[in-house]
Parts: sequence; structure tokens; C-alpha cells
Amino acid sequence: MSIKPKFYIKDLKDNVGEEVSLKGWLYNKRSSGKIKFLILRDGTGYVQCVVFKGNVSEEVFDAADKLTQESSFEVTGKVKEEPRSIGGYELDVTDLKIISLAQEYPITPKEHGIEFLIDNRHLWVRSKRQVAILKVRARVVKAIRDFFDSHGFTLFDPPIITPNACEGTSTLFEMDYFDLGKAYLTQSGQLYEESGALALGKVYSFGPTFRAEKSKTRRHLTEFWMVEPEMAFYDLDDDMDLAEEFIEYVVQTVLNDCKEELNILERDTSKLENIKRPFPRISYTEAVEILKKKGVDFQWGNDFGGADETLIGEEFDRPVMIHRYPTEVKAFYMKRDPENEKVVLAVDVIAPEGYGEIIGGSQREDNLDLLLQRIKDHGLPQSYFEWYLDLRRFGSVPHSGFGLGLERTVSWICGLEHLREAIPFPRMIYRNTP
RNA sequence: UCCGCGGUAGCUCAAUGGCAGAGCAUGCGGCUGUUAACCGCAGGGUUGUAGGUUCGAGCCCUACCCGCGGAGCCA
Repeated sequence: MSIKPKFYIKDLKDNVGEEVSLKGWLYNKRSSGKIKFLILRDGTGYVQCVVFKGNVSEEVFDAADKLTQESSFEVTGKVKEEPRSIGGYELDVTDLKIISLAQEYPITPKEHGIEFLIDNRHLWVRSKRQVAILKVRARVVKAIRDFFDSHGFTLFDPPIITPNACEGTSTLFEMDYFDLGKAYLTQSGQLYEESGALALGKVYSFGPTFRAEKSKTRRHLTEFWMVEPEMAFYDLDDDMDLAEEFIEYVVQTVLNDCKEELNILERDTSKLENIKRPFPRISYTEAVEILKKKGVDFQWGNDFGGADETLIGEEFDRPVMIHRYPTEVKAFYMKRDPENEKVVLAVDVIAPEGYGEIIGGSQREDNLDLLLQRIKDHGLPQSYFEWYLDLRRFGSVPHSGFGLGLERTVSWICGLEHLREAIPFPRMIYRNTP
């Protein structure tokens, strides 16, 4: 006994002229007396099913009449090409079985407010736009894995529960951990990736990370996914080379494989076609000059705000890599520039079209004494970092890495207004349901 | 935490301090090519909560709750 579908909508082009059975849900229904148009969705696509009163039994016609939005049903009919129809194919219905009649469905084919949609996120994910976004997200995830797996990287999973603040800066989600006191949800696996790089050469992690910041903007989630490669014997230039090759690969892959989805999202793909190496590379100091030229009253030494990033990003038609930030605004583990102690060998990649920072990375401080000094300067407890300092005591090497935020990348590629659509169930400061 | 905007039917929104309405959704009826179909009829309300002003409050005032947009914060 098996009930799994033998046919899916995306494959109907191979079944023209044949009779097939499809299973799915009613997306929409239009009726004109003795003819009914049912739009079926099955997760792979949409197809219009035409029910003529003269072609089917009375029971089948009544069943088609009874179907409510999002009712599940099985439908049998002959596939034909039909340019007037969504997807270009149509089903001439001969049989129809209702599987489950849906109650009055809250998300009607009219506009809705964001609060209502998020409250119904478990149902909202069924709508055409959300399906397209989530398919792009899945493709981005696969592209990320494919890229690193085929470039000599080994997947190296860091812990989610950590005893200390990796960066020592941002606010973490705290929990009681048995008799060991407080533990925290990770904000970054980076320090652990460094130990992996010294074991395996090139490693990456890919998973959820958590920030308890009270950020209330379209660019922030409290739970988001990050991919973090870390490479032994890479300097900042090597790091930037990798980052731009990586971004180019992800964007071009999605562009090639998700045409249908990007079309549904009405994304201007010409903007994405530009995303080819080399990306512009400017120093923080040069970025500050751009801001000043644009009339922004900006003090060298401060970090860029969202508006600043947008202004800088507007200058370029592809991601811009800003390197060598002031030491004070960056994390303790970043290596100082031997040629200028005021800056560190860090790089942020700013996406175009105002999507902001998608990558933050750096060459790491590999000198034990300098790293100890930076930990002291940041007022961090050295005892928490003894294991990390061991990485400098036992065969330290120059190494680098970066982190890329998945939802920001998906938002940029899809052209979304808000990060909350780029993940199935967004977690935000004032929202942890459904 | 701060600034701004908002909360009216299941949903999206109207309503000069004076009878609480429309579209969609739902139900019933009509229509053999619809594309957020269309046409007719019907049901559907503690106007976020509490208090106040007033002959009379959805509308004005006070407090609170919730949400949205942004700032700050944030590898």
C-alpha cells in the first residue's frame, strides 16, 4: 500500500496527452455555471484544473463545487498545453476526490496586514510568494554547501550552547546549565572554527546563531543562520578573494536555477547579473571619504550605521568590500595591521541596493602576546579564553575567516523588504510565535 | 530604551462629536473559458482595555496594553 503521488505539477510537461492523478490543495476557484476552474497547488507548482459539467459525473461536479480554499483533494484528468493557463498546462478533469474540506481559510486572495500574516505564518508559508522565497533559501543553502564542499573545506560543527561570550560584546540568550552556572546560545561559532582550521586546514560551519540584542529593524532577527569558513594560512587578501568568489557563485547559481521563483518575486535580475568578480575593495578610510563627499558628518573612528552602509553601497553596482576598520570598533581577535596599528585586518562586505552588511570577516591575531593584550584591552576574562589561547601556543599560523548571514543574503537576492520573510519562522524581539 | 504612526465585521479599510458602512471571505441563487472572474440576495460588530469630558464619543482628554516603521544597540 502506498499513497504517495505518482505525478507532480512540475513534471506535467512530460505528460501532455496522458491522463494523470495529482494530489494537493485548492489555491483558488473560479466558476461559471457549468464549468469550474480549480487552481491546484502541490508544492511543486500550480495548475488549472477544468471541470466541465458534461464531462464528469454529478458527484464529481458537486465535489468540485464544494471545495473550499485550501481543501485537499486528488484530481484525475488529461494534461493539455494551454497558454492561457498558469504554468502553460491544464488538466481536463475526469475524476475528483475530496481528501479534507478546509474550514474558512483566513488568508484570502486579497491584501493583508503584516501582523495578521505573521500571526498566521504557519499558513502564510503556503502562499505563492512565500513558497518562492523559501525555495530560493533552500537553493542558497545548497549552493553554500556545494561551494565549500567542492573547495577543499570540511564541515566542522561548533556547539550551540557555549559557556562564554565569543565576542565579549553583544547580548546573549542566557540559560541555567545544571550545576555549572550560566550558559549561552552561541552568537558565532568562529572561535571554535579556528580550532578546526588548525586541525583540518579549511573548515566551515553552517547553522543557527542567536543575538539577544533589542534590535527592532528590518535587518535583524534574534535567531538567524550563518555560514562561517575559517582557513589556515590565509591572509586578509586571500580571505577577500574567497569571499568574492563565494558570493559570485551563490548569486549566479540562484540566478540560473531559480528563474521561476525570481520571476514570481518580480526581482530585477539585471542587478544580480552584475554580481561578478572582481568586487571593489576600499579601505574604511576611503569609505569615510565617500560619506564626507556625500555630505555626511562622519567622524573617523566610528562604526557605520545602516544609512551609512546604504550610502556607500549606492556607489557600486556590486558588493563592496570595506577593509581595515578602526581597531576600537572591531572584535578582540582581529589582527592589527602591521603597517598601521590604528586599524585591524578586517573586512565587511556591503551588498548593493541598500541591503547592508552580508559578510564580516578578518585575519585573526595569531601572536599570543598581542592576543593576550587585546583580551585585556577589551576587559574580557582571560580564563574563559585559555583554550583559545592554546591555538596560539601550539603551532600558531596566520589564518582568516568570515561569516555570512543567510537571511540577509536571501533577502538581497530575492529583493525583500524585511528579513522576516527569508526564514520559515522568524524570531524577532517582539515575536516568538508561531 | 527613544521618536513617529496605528488598533472599527474573519481580512483590508471608510465613517464633520449626531442611524457603524464598503470590498473581499462565508452561505444561498445565476452564468460553458475564468485569470485576485463576474452579477443578485443574506448573515456577520462589547469600535484594544480602563476611566474621564459631553445632551450625545469610533472620533476629544488621561493612563495602560498590543502592533507597525525607524533610531539606538548589533562579527
